[in-house]
Amino acid sequence: MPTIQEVAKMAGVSVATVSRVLNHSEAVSSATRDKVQAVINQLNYQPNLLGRNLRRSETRMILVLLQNIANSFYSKVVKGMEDVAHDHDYHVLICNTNTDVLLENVYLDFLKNKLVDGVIFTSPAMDKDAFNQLAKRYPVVLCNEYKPGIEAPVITIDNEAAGYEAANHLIRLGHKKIGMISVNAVGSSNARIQGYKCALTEAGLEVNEAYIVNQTFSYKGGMRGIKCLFDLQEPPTAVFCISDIIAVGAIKELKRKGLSVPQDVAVIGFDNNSIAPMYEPSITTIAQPRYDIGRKAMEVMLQRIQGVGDQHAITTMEHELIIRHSTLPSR
Amino acid sequence: MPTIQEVAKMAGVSVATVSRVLNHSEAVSSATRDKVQAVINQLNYQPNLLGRNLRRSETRMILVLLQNIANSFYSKVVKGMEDVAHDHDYHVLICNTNTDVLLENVYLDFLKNKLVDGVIFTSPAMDKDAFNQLAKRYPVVLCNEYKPGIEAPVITIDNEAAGYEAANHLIRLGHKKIGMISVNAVGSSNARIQGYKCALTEAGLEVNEAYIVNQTFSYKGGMRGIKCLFDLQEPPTAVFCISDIIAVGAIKELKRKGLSVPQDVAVIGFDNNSIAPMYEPSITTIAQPRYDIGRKAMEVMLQRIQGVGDQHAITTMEHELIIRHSTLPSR
DNA sequence: CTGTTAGCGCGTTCAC
DNA sequence: GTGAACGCGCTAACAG
Repeated sequence: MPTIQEVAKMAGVSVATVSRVLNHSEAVSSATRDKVQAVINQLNYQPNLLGRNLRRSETRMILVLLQNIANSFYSKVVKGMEDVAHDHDYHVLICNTNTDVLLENVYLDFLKNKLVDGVIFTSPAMDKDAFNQLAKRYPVVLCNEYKPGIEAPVITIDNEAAGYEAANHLIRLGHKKIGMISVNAVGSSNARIQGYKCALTEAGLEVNEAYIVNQTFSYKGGMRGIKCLFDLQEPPTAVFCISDIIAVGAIKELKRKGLSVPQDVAVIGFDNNSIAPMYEPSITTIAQPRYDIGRKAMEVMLQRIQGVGDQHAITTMEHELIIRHSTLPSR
Repeated sequence: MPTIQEVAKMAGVSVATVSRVLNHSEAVSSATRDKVQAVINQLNYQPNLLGRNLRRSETRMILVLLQNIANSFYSKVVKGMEDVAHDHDYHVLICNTNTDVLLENVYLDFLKNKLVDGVIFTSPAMDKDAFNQLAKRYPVVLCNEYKPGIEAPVITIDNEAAGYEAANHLIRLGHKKIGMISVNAVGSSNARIQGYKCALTEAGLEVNEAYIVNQTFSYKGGMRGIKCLFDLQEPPTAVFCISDIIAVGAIKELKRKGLSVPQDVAVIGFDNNSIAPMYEPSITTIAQPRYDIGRKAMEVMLQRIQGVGDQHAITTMEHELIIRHSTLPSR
């Protein structure tokens, strides 16, 4: 493991000159540059970035906190982040929080201890106040999840409009009894419920709170949601699920009950997860511009680090209704 | 951002004493410890780990390289790694390589530049020689993927036995024409094909190379695989897919052709992906002990870092056949 | 039990 | 265009 000292000695120059070559400084003659570079190649020298990072007090590393890497939704979001980061000589690190506040705090220590230059949250486990406290002192961006009162840059879609659009799609198909399977823990769920209620009201349909059931963010949550809804005296003829995974569980359970989708019950999901077109039937859903969300989040983060731009801006990205077979008109 | 100097000054002690308190050294009187701790709390001091890491020349960070975080298979593997790492005061970082050699090399620089203490590969993009070269100089472990000639610790299941078991399951169900959809790029595929051939031969069935088609590791790969197999004069009555995702594509395409699963064609997948029980029909598959694979990989890594244990050992984990509805006997 | 000293490997003035 | 000297923040060896 050669050090910069050894390179300098072997090249017959000072460490400063080696450093200049390493950092592509203009102020070095091409002759010495070649000489130094030759030694670097010969020794297969790799600069120790711990030294550099300490000296510069920056790491050019951005940490992305995911609740669970298995959530394929974030795959393309992260890709967008990476592409922007790499364009600016930054790197992306990913860590799992498992929705565990303790674990989240462990990773936040990376930020506080200067091991990373910024953190992009997807779904903070900590409460709003703690989050704001953190955002005040460190570069922090919230990606794709929004709670009112957040004082940090936020990238999100208009969840209320998206919820409205989803419900409206079902209404236009002629449905009058429309259920909803939501998740309390998801910050955007309230906005989506709001949009759903708005669409119903606007169409002259009454909002039945019993039609809105809260479940876990999972396949099984979808199954249980259907069980709840179909225990009602008048079950819905259409169901808006807050995620495609939940929609899958819902459809599975409907089939188990001998009901067919979309003929007996229409189902719409959310996110345009990769499973949505694959499932049988393929699932109507709201697509989020995942890659662009990731790009934007990283752009905002890099601005945040440089201290430019509005530090509390909410960036709203466009969503899109994608109609597939789980909501085809029944006639 | 207070430094250790300021803490020392304000507490009226030397930086060494502060360092001792920070590192829970016994050799500190409880009086001064309390005094120092009070200042630390008051200043909300967070040690700069860049300094510590440089000094100790270790980071206690392990980098896990994934081709794609969307592959939910690795979610539990990573969980296993994390649990072991945390027990030993190590941390896990995840990076995406997108099967890109260039990107992989960028992340390997983290290792060469001392930013992480070790790297666990899941599926190296580089060739075998480059991998061995790397493994010779740095702590490297290969998790869940194996190529012959690898000179590094490897954690894997017995893919040949698993392939044998999958094929044998179909044979016992009475199938005689058994197709296979494989993926060239997956290192373990050859072993699985070997097991498949072995089972057929043992059952007195002839191995028909046209029944083994190579596809991409994806849903669409499964669809295309079925198209290939059913272009044959005598299509198979059962198909062994090298992954559950491929099995999903296969089933989808079979249904499109008006064939029903498992009545007309039986399908078996691999990995016990979360989609396997969710799909319609639920998918028979080979389960790998993902969590334990992750744990073991990290244990081996930590040994590797300490220079103990066999540095070229292959650890074989147990797999399990899980029978679901995609291969139920047709009668 | 505590302080002094000396680096870890590197980047950066400031001379020359 | 190049080198000497200093310090980033921290830990470890040695005194006392």
